[in-house]
Amino acid sequence: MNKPVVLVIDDEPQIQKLLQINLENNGYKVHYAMTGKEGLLLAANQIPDVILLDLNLPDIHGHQLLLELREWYNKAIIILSVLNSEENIVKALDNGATDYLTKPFRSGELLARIRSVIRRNSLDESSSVLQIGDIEIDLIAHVAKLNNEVLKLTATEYNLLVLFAKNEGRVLTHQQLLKDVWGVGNQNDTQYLRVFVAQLRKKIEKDPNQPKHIITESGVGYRFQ
Amino acid sequence: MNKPVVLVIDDEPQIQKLLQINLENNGYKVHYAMTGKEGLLLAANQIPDVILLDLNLPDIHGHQLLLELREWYNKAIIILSVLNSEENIVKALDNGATDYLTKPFRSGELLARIRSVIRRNSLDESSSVLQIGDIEIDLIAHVAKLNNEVLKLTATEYNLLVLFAKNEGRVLTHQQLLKDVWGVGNQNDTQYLRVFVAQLRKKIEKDPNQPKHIITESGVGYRFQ
DNA sequence: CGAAAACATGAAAATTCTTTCAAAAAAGGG
DNA sequence: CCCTTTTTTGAAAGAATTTTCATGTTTTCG
Repeated sequence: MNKPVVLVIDDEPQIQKLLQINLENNGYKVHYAMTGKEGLLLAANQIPDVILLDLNLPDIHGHQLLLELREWYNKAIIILSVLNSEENIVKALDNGATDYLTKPFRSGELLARIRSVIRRNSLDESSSVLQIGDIEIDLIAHVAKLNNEVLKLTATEYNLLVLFAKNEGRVLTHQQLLKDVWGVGNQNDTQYLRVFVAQLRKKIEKDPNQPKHIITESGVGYRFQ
Repeated sequence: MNKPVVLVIDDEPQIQKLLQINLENNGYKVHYAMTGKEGLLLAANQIPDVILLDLNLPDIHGHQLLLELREWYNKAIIILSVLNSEENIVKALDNGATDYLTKPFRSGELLARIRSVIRRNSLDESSSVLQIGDIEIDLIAHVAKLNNEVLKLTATEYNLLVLFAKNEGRVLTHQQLLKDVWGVGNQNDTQYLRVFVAQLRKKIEKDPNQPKHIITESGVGYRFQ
């Protein structure tokens, strides 16, 4: 079994040292970048399993770097930041961050988060079947079932359902949903979402007027359960 | 385990005596300053865990000292102030004071406040899950629970609750709350706050008439615990 | 104690957000 | 190329949320 590869993009020497000790002692292969530019390069070269990204970099702003990384990099990105405002967290999540940790953090917690995202990552690939209540999605076969009956879904409906299923119990903002299903550039067309959520509800909810699966979070987004 | 260090900046001898007896008997290491100048110096030298600051000093005004301290000192500052200076207290809190007590105060209350701010200081802020008593907020999932049941909150209610939870035990002024939840520009509409506090109480308090979580500090703001 | 200020709260009004329907445009298959 | 399916767009109805208002209660302070 190969060591998981972690890329640290952070210019604070103390943090680098702290992470080095902790990560290398726990069986990770670690690469370090001091700047955003360097980080992008290393990410492209090494394709790490997890990227730890500080929002406060000398050259590029972290949010910007996050966007650029997400154009092609689809594994875990954990944000490290001194800022713990709601606004920053939401923005980071909207831009595709996997998790968010506020500095200062306990290293035990960071290790736990890294294990968690790596597990989730390999889960996505190995176990190809998601099961949420009476809904079952076979990602390999590309088939969704409700109570063992195959659902007839269009491509977009299917993508949306998979995204919901992968994020059970968590609120997904309009932005996140639009970006993941329709791609960057369609992030302001909340209307798409509304139409397709309505269609999905018609197909998976017993009573589409009293949805049990896709819950509306007014002004924010939707939550799947 | 080291004794927590407290710095008292107050020129009233009675207060000094009272604090000395109470604090030293409760396992604190205490330093005393009679003037603002002396206080700044000691603070820089000792880096205390808590500073108790009287607003009424012989040389510098307490507000000025508070601002100067806050340029570099990020631990707890508790204001001690004579009765009847509510305006001053609000100003102090807005300027970064952690808490305040009006003189005369019961020493038991002071000790409780000190314990509270020290606990919060050493608290791990990195977690994306806030746990306060029977309330749990997952910032990543954007979900708040009361006794493990998901709370149905509007966006504004959620934001307000998160702000409260992040400042457990501490008084937040109307200004601070309004600015954080409604943004700059709405800082004079205390009425919003009252309406939403009432709504939150309905959802999280067992008996909204006897709130245990959101405590009103008349003329100042609210305290969450 | 009593007046004034601050607070609590239910409910109406205004606004914003969501759902739904339907038609037009685009894509895909034979 | 035409027909079918899917996606996009627009508009109106409906629902939820936020704001405003009115009224009663509590707190503060001389």
